[in-house]
Amino acid sequence: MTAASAKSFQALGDPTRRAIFEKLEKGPLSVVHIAEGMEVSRPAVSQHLKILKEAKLVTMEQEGTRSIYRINQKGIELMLKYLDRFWDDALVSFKKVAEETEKRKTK
Amino acid sequence: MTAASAKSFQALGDPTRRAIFEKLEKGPLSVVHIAEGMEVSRPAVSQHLKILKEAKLVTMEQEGTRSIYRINQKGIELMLKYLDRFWDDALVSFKKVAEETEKRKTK
DNA sequence: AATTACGGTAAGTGCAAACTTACCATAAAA
DNA sequence: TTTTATGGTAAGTTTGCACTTACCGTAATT
Repeated sequence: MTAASAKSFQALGDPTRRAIFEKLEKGPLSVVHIAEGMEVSRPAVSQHLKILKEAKLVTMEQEGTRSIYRINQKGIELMLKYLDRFWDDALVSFKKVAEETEKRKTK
Repeated sequence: MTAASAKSFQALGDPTRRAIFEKLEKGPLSVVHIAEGMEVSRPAVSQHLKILKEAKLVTMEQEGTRSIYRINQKGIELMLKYLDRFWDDALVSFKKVAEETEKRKTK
């Protein structure tokens, strides 16, 4: 497989990294701001951010001494495309109809 | 954040589980068939299947002594919905335009 | 009834990876 | 220029988890 999305899935597989990722949903943040209120240390956050960056889930830009991180659409796109391969609209609607039929039977 | 999708991301974060998941893309398979050609033992595959099932990424149905596994759309749906929160069409098209503009400049 | 195929689980092992503390470099403030 | 804020990285520890072997139960063959 060796898909480009592998790193993204591995990255979001960790709960702490998902928490960081979700913190960036509202907008860009510096490292100290991200670490603020989290239950892990600031260096741990730095290490996670490195992994998220390599997974194309965040980008970083320097502003003086501050490192501003924001969500990167690229990684999300990779994951969406991967999942789309397994997504079958027809099957879902078929299952829904089947479930409804089952409900009517048991009533 | 305790989202329903947490287990799904954790499950697909592992490369071996992604390999199993991808094997089921073409259709339902028994455990021995899934394990066939993989570099891990059959019990390992069983353990992974349990996790994938709890993550709503596969379903199982018994056929005699055989356990037939197939892809479950539910888990995929959970992940797609989660990622959609971070997906910003406007931002992507804006970035594309910006990149194109940049290209023209450097030409 | 004996054998074979299938697969779930228990118990134990080993390693990757998520942490910590300590340290250093850089840029902004004082 | 001294101090403070910021954050990356090195080194070491610990712990979770992916794996193995061993075992057992059940259903289909023979």
